[in-house]
Parts: sequence; structure tokens; C-alpha cells
Amino acid sequence: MPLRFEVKNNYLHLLEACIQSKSLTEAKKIHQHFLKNTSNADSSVLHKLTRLYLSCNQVVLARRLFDEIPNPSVILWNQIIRAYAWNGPFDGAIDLYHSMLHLGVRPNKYTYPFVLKACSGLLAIEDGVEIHSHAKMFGLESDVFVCTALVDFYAKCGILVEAQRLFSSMSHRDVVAWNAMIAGCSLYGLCDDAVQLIMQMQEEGICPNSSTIVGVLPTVGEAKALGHGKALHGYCVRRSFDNGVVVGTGLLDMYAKCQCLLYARKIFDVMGVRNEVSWSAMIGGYVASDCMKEALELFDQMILKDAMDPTPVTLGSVLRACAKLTDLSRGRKLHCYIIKLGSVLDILLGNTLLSMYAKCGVIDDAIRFFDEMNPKDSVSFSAIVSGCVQNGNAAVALSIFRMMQLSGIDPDLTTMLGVLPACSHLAALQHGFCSHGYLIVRGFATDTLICNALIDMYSKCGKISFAREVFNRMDRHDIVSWNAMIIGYGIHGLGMEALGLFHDLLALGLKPDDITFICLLSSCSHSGLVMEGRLWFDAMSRDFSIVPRMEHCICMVDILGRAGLIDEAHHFIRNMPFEPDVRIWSALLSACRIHKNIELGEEVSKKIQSLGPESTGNFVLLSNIYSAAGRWDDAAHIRITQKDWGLKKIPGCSWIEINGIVHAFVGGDQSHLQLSQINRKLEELLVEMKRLGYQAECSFVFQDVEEEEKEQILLYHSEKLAIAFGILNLKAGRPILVTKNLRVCGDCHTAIKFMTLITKREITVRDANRFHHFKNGTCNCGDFW
DNA sequence: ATAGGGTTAG
Repeated sequence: MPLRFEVKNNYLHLLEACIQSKSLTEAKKIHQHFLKNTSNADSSVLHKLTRLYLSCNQVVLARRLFDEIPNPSVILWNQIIRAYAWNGPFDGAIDLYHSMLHLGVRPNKYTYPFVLKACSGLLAIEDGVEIHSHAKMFGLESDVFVCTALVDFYAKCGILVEAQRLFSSMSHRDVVAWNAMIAGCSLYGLCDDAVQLIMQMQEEGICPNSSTIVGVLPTVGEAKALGHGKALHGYCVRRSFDNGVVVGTGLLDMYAKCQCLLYARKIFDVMGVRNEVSWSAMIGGYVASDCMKEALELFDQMILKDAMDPTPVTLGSVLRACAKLTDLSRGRKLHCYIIKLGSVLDILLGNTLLSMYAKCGVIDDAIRFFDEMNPKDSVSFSAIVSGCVQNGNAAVALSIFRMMQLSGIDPDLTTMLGVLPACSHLAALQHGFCSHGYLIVRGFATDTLICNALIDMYSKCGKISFAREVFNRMDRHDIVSWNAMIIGYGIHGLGMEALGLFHDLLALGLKPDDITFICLLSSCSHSGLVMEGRLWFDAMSRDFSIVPRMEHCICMVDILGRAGLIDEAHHFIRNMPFEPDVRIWSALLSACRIHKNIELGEEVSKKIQSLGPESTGNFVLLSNIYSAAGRWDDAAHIRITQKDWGLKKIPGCSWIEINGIVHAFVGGDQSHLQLSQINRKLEELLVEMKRLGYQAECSFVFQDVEEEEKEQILLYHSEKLAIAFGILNLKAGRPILVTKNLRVCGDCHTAIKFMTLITKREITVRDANRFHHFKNGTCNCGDFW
């Protein structure tokens, strides 16, 4: 039975009233009643009911009704598309637009702004361009609304040339059109162009409104263009925009990004209305500028005094503060607090939490949290990969990276910034090569940060010439590039090249930083360049106003000590303006070992022990000093003391990469599959080595056993095992690269020289300090390391 | 208007 006219009119009136009052409960009641009392749907009632659901933000219910309407009006099409464009999902709007065309309904000038907004929300460039061509076809391109929407779409998608072209074509441009163009420039970091446009619009008699200002402030902050920022602030004051929360927060954030925290705080303090965003911006500003105390105080104030609910953004900033302070207990408390709050743990915040755990050194907790994260994205993987590397577990980092590849999430630039150092640590050249290839394919290989990591990777994998090649091909170097290249030369014992590069840097008028000098001095020390070291240490503070830190002094003691100038090194330590720490005494102790200075060695060792047990290396060094002098009892005594202190010697471990697989060996290791071949090879080498004059340096063995047995113990040191494995698995004549976690053992250092003669191979060992390039019976470290 | 992961030294 068709709906009677008067009944229908009642419905329509009722529905119109509900649309005004946006009452969902009423809407549902009417809908129910309507369904009960009518058998076939009336189009005008369905139209109104759909609009009612839309006005109550019930997109799903509206859509269900909409799909039942045989011939919806263009207005209704526009309204449902608008609902999708505002609330998402955006592709819903685009799909609807296409079905509209398909059904032969002609879109009008109101349709285009909505569907284009959906396109820019998705950055769906192809869809947008196609829709643009339709608008053109229907003669709507020149309409102010449509054209403004097109400018906005192209600007938001970063196609600024087309945005500019359309913008210029407009005969009448209102403030909205200008804002679209300006916000587009701002979004893509063109701060100067955006500011230029603001001036231009005023010349054309259009007054910037608060949206104009709000649109441009983020890029001003990002560019740290304080001058522009202040001018905009002045404009806001004149027009009384600064009373608004949004403008106020924008200004605050701009000042914070320009490192003017006092201005930012001033604005924050005088703001009449503050919301969560204002608080978050202020707290985030403090964290970014390393003012943790202020950030944490403000956070407490926010939740305790002002009883505001922190948002995920606020919590993220505070967690980053915990990470920077390595304040694990506060971080854990925040994690609990987040769980209690419920439902705010989004993926962004999850990634920040994960990174906080990793940076606070609890990598197991980070991994556990990572495993439970669902979903994970490329940021989660990047955080855990670099977290593992930072915590000294590059092998785990690479295995998680492999998991990532299997999971179908593409590694991005930042992921690779974690993977490359993992390759560096392991000297995993094949992985490094693959990574480089992937970076080229993805178009990341020209990025400065990536190139810096590549320089480091190649030099730590023994390919210093490749590192230099990357350095040469870069279009822009930053100071990190120079530092990485200088220390690359340094660890290969190429001190003159390091110095040469440093001179190039100066010749280009660039400014070295504190780390440059650590790299330079360290390079001098590896190559025994005493004069140059002294010269640049003095020049550092005199000519470059860089105050020497402990790290620089350690390098200096290293330089002097290795060269045998032990008294001068000792004198240097006593004259430092700060208290010496364990590390600098260790550098001196190491010099005492090289130059067999027992008295000073004992004195220094006592100093180290009085500073607390920092590492086992010091005990090893002192006992090496004793045993080298034949003082076995003292050497043994040191080992006992070490045990009493509860310190275990870190086991020596060496590894070698064959066909992309890293094989690791621990001293005396009997577990490898090819064990018997390795043993046979080592025995075979020993015979020949002895024939050439090799004598095992038994002073490196502490057990009280026969000389012959000592020879056997030395023969199964991890570096020798790895080399033997390399000889067995790499073609004759191919060079061998072995990496060791500790300093290479003295006996091994001698033995490897003989091995290069016997096998006619170059053997490279990267130990904890530097590279040793063995060739034709010599090592390029000159036997000082 | 606020917003997650990152390169160099020891």
C-alpha cells in the first residue's frame, strides 16, 4: 500500500525537525515506525532519513539506506560523498563518485571539492588527476570552488607546479584559494615561498585570516625562520588572532622549534585557553631541546594540577624524555600508566615505548614488547633492529631484519640506517653489499645519512677503497661523512690519508667538530704520528674553540704511550683539568704492557682497581705484563683476584663471513661441523710455521702446563680457528677477513704473519681496536696495537 | 596547532 500523502508529510516534517536537532534516538524511532507501517519505500522519505543519519554522523546507517534509494538526487550523492570525505574511509568517497558517473548522474560543482578532499587524504594522485579531467569535461574547472579544491588537492599531493598553474589561472581568488596554495608550500617545506605568497595576497587586497597563519607556522618552525615567525606573531597580535587556542599553540610550537623556549613558554603561560595540544606542544618542545626537567615538571602539572588527560602525543614525548635520560623506572611506570588509561596505546606510541626500552638498555624487554606488538610496521622493525645493534647484538638485529623481509613489510630508509651498522659490527660484507644494492634500487643510496652509514660499513668490512668511493660520489657531505671517512682511514692504519682528508676539510672552509678530533687523534695513534697528534690536540682548543673532553685525552695518552713516551703520557694525565677515569688509566696500562714497564703498570692497575671494577681487560693487561716478564706467580695472582672480584674473562670470539653466512668461533671451540678438517689444517700449518722459524709465545698461556701443551692451547685460539676455516672454504689465493671481539692475541699476531707466507694470501683481522692487514709476513700495524 | 624508528667517536 502506497504511503498516504498526509502521513508522508508528517514524516517529512518530523524528519526535518530531527535533522535540526541531530537526535539519533528520535531518528531510529521514526525509522522503526516507518518500516512497520509501510510496505514500499518512498523516495523523499528515504532521502530525508538518509540526511538525518548523516547529520548524526551515522555514515554506515546512512549508506545502508542510501543503497536502497532507486534514484538518489545529486544533492544526496554529494552529501554522502561528503560524509566519507570528512570521516573516512576516503576510498568510500572515490568509489561513490565512480558509481555516480556509472549510473549516469552528472556531478556538479559541489561534488568535486568533496571527492578531491578524499583524494588528497589518500594522496591518490592518479584518481585525482582523472577526476580533474572529468571536472574539465563538465566545464567546472573554472568554477571558484572547484578550482580551489583542485589547487588544494595538487598542493597537498606535492604537485606544486600544477597547483601553481591552476592558482594563476583563477580570475578571482578568495582567501580560501590563497590558503590552499600557501598551505601546500608550507607542507612541502617551502617556507620562503609561503611567506612570499602571504605578502603577495595582501598586495592584492586579500587579508590573511587565522587559517593562513596556522597553515604557515609549521614550516616556519621547521625552517627555524625566527624572523618570519616574529613577523607573523606581530600580525596575529594586531589582528587579535593570538587569543585563539589554535593560533596560540601554532605560535608556541613555532618558537619551540626555533629553540626559543622562553618565548614559547611565555605564550603558553598567557594563553587564555589551553587544550591537550597546547600542553603536548610545550612538553614536546622541551624534550626536543633536551630540557627534560622542565618537560617532566610540566607533564606532572598537566595531569595533577590541571587534571588534563594526556594524549598519545603527550605520552610519546614524555617517553622520549625517559629514553634520553635512560630513566628506565620512570619509563616502566609510564607504561603501566598507559595500560591503566586503556585504549591509547596506538602503534606510534607502541613504537616509542619499544624504543624507550631499547635505549634504556633492556633489549630483552624491548624484544618481548616487539613480539607482542600487533600490528607492527616498518618503524617498529627499524626501532628493534637499531635497538639490538645499539645493545651490541648485531646478529639478532640481522635475524629480525630477515623476519621483516618475510613479513612483507618493506624496509625503508631508516630501517637500513639500522641494518648497515649491524653489517659494520659483524664485518658482514655480503650483507653490506646486498643492503647497498637494495638502497640503490629504492633510490635511497644518495641520501647523506645512508652514505655515512655506507662509508662506515665498507671501512669496517675492510673495504676502505669502497668507502672512499661512496664518499667521493656523495653530492652533499656533512661533518659525519668526514668523520666516518677519517676514522675509516684511522682503523686501517692509514694515518697520513686521515690527516690528508682532514686538511681537505679545512681547505674547504668547513668546521671540524669535537668528534672530528677524536677521529683524527685516534688515527694518529694507530699510525704512531706523535708530532701531528700533539699539534692538533693543541690546535683544537686554540684555533677551533673545542674544549678537550676525556675522549680526546684518552687518544692523546694512547698516542704518547704507544710511542714509548710513557712518562709524558703519565704527566699528561696528572695535568688534566678533570679527574682521570678508568678508561684513560687503561690506555696507560696498555702502553705499559707494550713497553714492558712493570712498576708503572702495577701502580696504574691499583688506581684502576680503586676506581671500581669496570672491565676485565685491565686484569688481563696486568697479568700479561707479569707473564711477559716471567713473573708467573704474580700473573696467576692477578687471575685469582679477578675471580675473587667475580669477574669472568670475556671469551675471545672470532668470526668470518662465507657466502653470506657468518661463522663464529670461540677459543678452544670443538663444536663446528668441519672441526676435524680445521684441526688438521692447523696442525699442518704449525709444522710449516715452525720450519720458517715460528715459536709459540707461551707467555700468553697462564695454565701451568708443559710448553708443548701451551703451543696446542695457542693453536686453537678463536682467530686461528676462523682463519683455518677461511683457508678451507675460500679459493686459493683469495684474501681472508676475520673479525674478533677483543684485541688480537700476541701469539696469533705473529703466527698470522707466517700464515700469509705459507698460504700466499692476504689475511686481514679486525680486532676491537683496528684492522691488521697481514701480507708477505708483515702486519701494517707495525706491531703496536 | 602537538606526533613514532636513524648515520660518525670510545
